Amino acid sequence: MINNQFKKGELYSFITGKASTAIARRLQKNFKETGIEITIEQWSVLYHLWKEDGQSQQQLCEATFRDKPSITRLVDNLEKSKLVKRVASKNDRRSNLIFLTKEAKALEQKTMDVANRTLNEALEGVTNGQIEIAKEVLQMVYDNLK
Amino acid sequence: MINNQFKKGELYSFITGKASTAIARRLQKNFKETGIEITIEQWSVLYHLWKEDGQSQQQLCEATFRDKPSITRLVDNLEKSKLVKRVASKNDRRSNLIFLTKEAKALEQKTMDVANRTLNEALEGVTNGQIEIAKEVLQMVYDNLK
DNA sequence: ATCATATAGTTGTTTATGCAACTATACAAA
DNA sequence: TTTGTATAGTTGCATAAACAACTATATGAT
Repeated sequence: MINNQFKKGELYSFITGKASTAIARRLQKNFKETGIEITIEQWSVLYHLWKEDGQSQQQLCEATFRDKPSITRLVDNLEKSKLVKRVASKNDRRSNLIFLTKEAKALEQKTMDVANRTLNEALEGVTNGQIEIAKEVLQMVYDNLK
Repeated sequence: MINNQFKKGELYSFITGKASTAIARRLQKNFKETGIEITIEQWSVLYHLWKEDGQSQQQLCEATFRDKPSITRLVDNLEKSKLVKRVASKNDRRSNLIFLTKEAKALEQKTMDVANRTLNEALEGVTNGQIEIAKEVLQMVYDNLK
């Protein structure tokens, strides 16, 4: 019986992810107020493309922890918004490489500023030591289940 | 500049809630394998009704951290599945009180067992001290943003 | 009693997720 | 080469979330 003193009332918030839901809503609100017209899901894809442009959809699946249909449709919508382009891979004709447009590149700094600000709002009053431990726990949970 | 040593690479997981996504997926999978035919969102509503039956939709909004349209449709689907009934309130005719059916009452213990098992899978190798701190941090984040 | 406002719930629209089924291409073994 | 299998991506369907606009009822001020 692992962690058997973990009480039910506490269980609920862990499972339902109220904290990350709250962060996501606030980030979306802050994007909107800053005039940034993307969803946080689209932002999470752009985030990985800013780190490395020209990734395949499969790579984006792994990076964003989403399945293939989700990425297909996020890329569809990002393409409609002129933020990315699909380019067929020359090595492997099954594969699309996704490239940022100029418009998307211009968004990077602005959105990262908003994201950092949002995180500061979220973590106000939390010590760095606490954050480190919370981060470790979330990583362990992810590793246990992924 | 609060928490200014909080690095970008770490930011991403916090915002995207990969850990709670992983827990939610695993719980859904465990429900399915146990023959429990509800979504985790429906379960989160039932969870609060098991604690107190006959709550209004508005109360369920606050309890589950969802907006009114989300609860309207979750209750719609729970009603279709014969798990709850809407009953018009006698005191306030604007308000619906939501009551569990026998079928839903029979689900409580089985789903709570699966949820506890899922949480044990998620938290394997995490100490109770770490869990306590993570829980505090998530609560503070929620309180900062809600 | 009347009127303004607040509250409870519903509906429509867009975006996203999860799952299964599908197409097309690559690759490896015979 | 052929054949079987794995991989990359798409499509269809059901469920859910976010937001705005809406209806109906309640409440408080005059």
